[in-house]
Amino acid sequence: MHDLRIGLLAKQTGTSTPTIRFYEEIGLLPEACRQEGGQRRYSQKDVRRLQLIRRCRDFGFSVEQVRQLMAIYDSPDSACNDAAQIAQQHLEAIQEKIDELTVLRSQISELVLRCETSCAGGSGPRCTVFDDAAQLTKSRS
Amino acid sequence: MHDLRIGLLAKQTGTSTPTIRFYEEIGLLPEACRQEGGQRRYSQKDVRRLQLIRRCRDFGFSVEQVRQLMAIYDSPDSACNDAAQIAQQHLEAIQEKIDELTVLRSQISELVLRCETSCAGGSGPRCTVFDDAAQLTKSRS
DNA sequence: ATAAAACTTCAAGTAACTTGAAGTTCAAGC
DNA sequence: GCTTGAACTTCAAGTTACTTGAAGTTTTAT
Repeated sequence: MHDLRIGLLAKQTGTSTPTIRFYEEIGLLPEACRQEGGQRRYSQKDVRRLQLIRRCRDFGFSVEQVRQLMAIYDSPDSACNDAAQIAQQHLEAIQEKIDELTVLRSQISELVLRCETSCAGGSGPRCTVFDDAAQLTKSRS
Repeated sequence: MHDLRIGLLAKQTGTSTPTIRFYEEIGLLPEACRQEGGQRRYSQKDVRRLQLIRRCRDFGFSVEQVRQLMAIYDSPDSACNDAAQIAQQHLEAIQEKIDELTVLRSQISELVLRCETSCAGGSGPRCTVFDDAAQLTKSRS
């Protein structure tokens, strides 16, 4: 049952071994059971759990959010709605981030464009790109 | 000329005073000149420079990139092309991030949707959302 | 003169790990 | 049974870009 050593768990989940120990330390993973010599040994259940954690992290959930999600995961009467709500919140944060980056993209590309046309290849007397940059969006979120 | 104290510089640039000292420490801002009592005093030039730094940070440039940008800004023959190149690189990184987040968005929203339809409001016997999550995208960049 | 606001430095905290050092245990080969 | 080397162990410090806190000093206002 508990026959995987940490390196194998790492490989199967795409996680580094220090990260696994770190997750144990901060309580995302339960304390691993140890072999005589003190080495950690894992089961398939641990693989599943860590995979899930990784997936959530890939989704951009913070460790704190993952902690909440895992608490729900562990609860006997799996409260699906709570999980969905956390995910929904996160979804909104992602949308905001996308919007932000989209604005950014157009601003920076404009900057690059302006630089290319006004300074036109050579290192002219004075590049205006910085002054332009300083002007853009005072919007501070 | 050098008549602004740190708090005022902070206000005029939307930066906290610890951050200003931090920027000085890591060399983004030159060492401020001091008044008799040892307090920092700033000029309009510093306001401009810090504004520019802030703008770049808002744009998502890392401190290291800003450092490069400022070096260009400070160089006598302002090499516009170098700046444009750094900006261009950053632009590509932003696009990648947007793409990533867009995929993420659709995946998570699908998850939420599935949860809402399959578990339908009540805290059913077993929420499948976690299993679903574990299945999604093995893509690890 | 005194009180409060603004400043000073230095150290530690934050997120989410990664990297390094120095030592231990395990599996395999001879 | 012994040795080697890979994989493991713990603990500490590094990373990024700041923020927060403590404890003391200077400036400004009344």
